[in-house]
Formats: sequence, C-alpha cells, structure tokens
Amino acid sequence: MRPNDLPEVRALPLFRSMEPENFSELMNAAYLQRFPRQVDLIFEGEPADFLYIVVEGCVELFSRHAARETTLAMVRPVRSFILAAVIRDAVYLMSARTTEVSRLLMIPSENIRAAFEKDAAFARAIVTELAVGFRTMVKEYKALKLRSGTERLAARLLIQNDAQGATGRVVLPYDKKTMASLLGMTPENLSRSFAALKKYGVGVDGNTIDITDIEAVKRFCRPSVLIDADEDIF
Amino acid sequence: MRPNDLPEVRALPLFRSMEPENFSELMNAAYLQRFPRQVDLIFEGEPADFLYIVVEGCVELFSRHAARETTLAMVRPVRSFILAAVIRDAVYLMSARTTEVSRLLMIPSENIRAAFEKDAAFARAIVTELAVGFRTMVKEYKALKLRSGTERLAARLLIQNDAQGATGRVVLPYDKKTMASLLGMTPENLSRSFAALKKYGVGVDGNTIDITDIEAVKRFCRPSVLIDADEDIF
DNA sequence: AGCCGGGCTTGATAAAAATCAAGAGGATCG
DNA sequence: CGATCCTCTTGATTTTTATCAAGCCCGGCT
Repeated sequence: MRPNDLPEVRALPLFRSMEPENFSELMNAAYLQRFPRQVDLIFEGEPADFLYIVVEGCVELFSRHAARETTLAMVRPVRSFILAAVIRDAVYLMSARTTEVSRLLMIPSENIRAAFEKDAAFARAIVTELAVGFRTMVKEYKALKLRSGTERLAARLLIQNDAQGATGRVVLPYDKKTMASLLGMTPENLSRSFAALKKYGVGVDGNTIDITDIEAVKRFCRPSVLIDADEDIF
Repeated sequence: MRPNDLPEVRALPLFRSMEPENFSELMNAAYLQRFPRQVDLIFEGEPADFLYIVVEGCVELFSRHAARETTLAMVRPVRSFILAAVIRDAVYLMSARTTEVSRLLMIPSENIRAAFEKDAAFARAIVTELAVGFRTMVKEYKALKLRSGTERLAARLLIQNDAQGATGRVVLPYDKKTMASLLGMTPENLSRSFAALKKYGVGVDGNTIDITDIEAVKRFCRPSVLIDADEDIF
C-alpha cells in the first residue's frame, strides 16, 4: 500500500472516526492490489471474504440470471462496496468487475467484523453507511417502478448536470451500453430515449450532452428528492 | 401498552439483546396506538419522527410519483419499518398506511438514536437489521430488472408455498390488487399472468392457488437464493 | 492505406405491459 | 330485497420495451 493512498482511505466516512490503532490494525490485514480492466473480482453467490474499497479506477456491480444481465451500480474512488454481505457474513448478491485499470483495497471480512465489535465509532460509521446504502437502493427501486425508461434517463441527466457544475453540459461518466443497463433498458432503447428527449432541448454529441432547456426536462421527468437526491453521507 | 405485548416486542431481533434498563427506557417513551384500517400513518417527505413497529394488523409501504403509485412492501407483526430514515434523521422515503385494524408501537426517533449511542448490543442489532433490509431491497431490485412480470409472480408463489408448509396449496396473503402493485404490474396483468401459469400446473380459485407441478414452475421462473430467499435475521 | 471490429444508431418487427372498456360475481347497506 | 360498490377477469387496443437486422462511424491494427 502506497503511503499516499492511506490518507484517502482514512478520510472515508467509514474509517474517519476510528481509533488510530484500530485503523492501522485493519490496514495491516488489508491488501492493496492492482487489477487490469475487465477483471472479474467477485461472483454473486460466493461467500463474502473481503470488503472492497475502490482506491483508483472503477468497478461495475452487476448480476446475472437466466441469460439476462444487468448493471446494479458503478463504484468510483473512494468508496467501498458489498459492506452488507461482509457484515452479515453472507454470500455476495452482486458480482463485480473492473471497467478500468484499478487499484482496490481488500480488507478481510473477519477483520472488519472484529473492528466493528471493538470500535464504537466504526460501528456507528457502518450503521450510517448501511442506512445510506439502503436508502439509495430504495430510491433506485422506486425509480424503476414509478418512471418510464426515458424519464429515468432524463432524471439521471439532471443529476449529472448538477454534479458537473450545472452548466447545461454533461459528459456521460460511462459508455452508453453501461448507462443503458444501469437505467434498466437496452442500448437500442437508450438511443431512442435520447432521441425522444430532443424535443425537450437535449442534444447528444457522442458522450457529451447539452441541455438547453433544463425546465422543460424537469417538467418531463419531475425530479424529486425522494427518488433522485444522493444521500449525503457526512 | 398491554403487558402481554411487551414480550413480543422484546423478542424482536432488534431489541432482544438490549440492556433491560435501556429497553424499559425506550418503552417508556413509546406509544402503543390502535388504528382503523386504511389510515395514513406517514407521508414520504416528512421528517422521521418515529420508528414504527407493527404489533398487530398489517401496514402497507407505498410511494407515489406523478399520478403513479406503487406498493413497496407489506409489514406484518412483529416487525419494524422505516428504521433507516430514523437512524439517518432524515425524511421518510415511503408512505405508510394500515390495511387492517392494527396496533402499532411508535418510538420517538431521538430515543432510538440515544439508545443506539448508549447500548452496544442495540447498535449491533440495528446494523444487522439494516444489512438485512439492504439485501432484501437489492433482491427486489434484481427481481424487477431480471425477470418478467409472470416470472416474478411464479417465484413469489413458490416462496409463499414454502412459507405455508410446501403443500402445493397457497393462500394469497393480500388481495390481488396489492399483489399486483407489489410485483410491479397492473391488476389486469396479474390476472393474465395467473392465466399464463396455468400451463405449468397453477390453478387459481379466488385467493387460493394450487400448484400441481412445482418442478414445472421452477423450470419456468428459475428460483435463486440470490433473488428469492428471505434473509434470515437471526 | 485498407481492413476489421466495436460502439452506436436506426428501422422493422415481436413481445410485454398498460390502458380502456365491459361484464361477472360477491359483499354491503339502505 | 334490490341497488350499489368493489374486486376480479377478459377482451380489444395502444403504448412501451425488447429483439432482430442492417448500416455508419471511428479507432486500432496489419
């Protein structure tokens, strides 16, 4: 583990308020590993041996069932994934693979659970992380049940627009195939959804999107903090 | 609060291992209240003032967005709901209403959070509850993205069958309108889905369902512990 | 340069789901 | 008892989404 990565991991909400000695202990048990792109990290159904933290790169969480596959989430630095499986000492519910060259911190599950028992501040942080994760999941679920594909796309564009400075110009963070799967549609329909948003002032050029009439897009997809807002983890 | 309800609440995984004095303190701050059926309990968007526990009856968690409404979960005794909002001191993401005459235990959020700080066993129980909730949500989300409506119905029938003693005869726990909303489809399509399952040996008579060929239904919907299994909370 | 191959789009068609409409059967209530 | 409401089902139709097929464009490679 490079010394300059440590502060970043330490700064994570999950670890920030841990006792220093407990944190070092955890880090001593951890591995920092480099992975090429498109490497399968975990398979759903396997026991949760490690908690993963994306230090650099990007990880896709996905699931397969009967010849179908869907992307459940994309994880960017610096965030952890599959905490719930580790805590429960259960089987992973999602598979994971890198989509770029990535560096991942892997902390053995037993060490996480031991630290959880020992360190009250860490336990609190885990509670927060899980509550946030749960609420994020509820929002995704609501979006899928309450909005059409095109509406989900529009809402996501508005979120990205805010995240990227509200300039009206958005650069898509993933390729369109991944976007489509994340939004619960086929790549073909993502194209058609973009085409359908043209009449609300949405222009597409490669992976940069221009939104000329934010209000029109809002009227179309009716963004709501009860579906769209990111949970503030702090 | 009736004295004979207390042991049941105390037996909940959430409260089971709490310190006795912390538990009594929590219960002293709590209200046990009777509600008629079809009473709105909470609205999504409101601050989370109480943690609710269904002592008797049944509560529907649902959400509305732009003229659409969907059922997110049904809560039966004895279980809590909206823990994540309470923990995060945030706004409810789901609305709730009784579907039967119900008795609900309402514990003020501040007391929950105070007990969480004070009682390590309670904190651990909350972590488990949240992790279970998260994983349950992930499964619902996966089911919606990876299966067709008819497949979701078939899978749910198999779960109910197991829960009701694996006799091949299932009594639906809710009316079909609610089942449809829970499964993410219209009541009309639920009817048609039942009709479509006839060729796999599924017979419908009112709210009792007979499954003559379990294996055929399994071949059709491919049940999986990674989507269908209930999380064991113990 | 020429030749793939992948990512994306577009069109045609099929499948899945929603909507609209009507009616049967049951429960409730005056 | 009849009137009415509600749930559920079924049929017809529309809308939405997926699938199949083809082609474009661009980047990488030989």
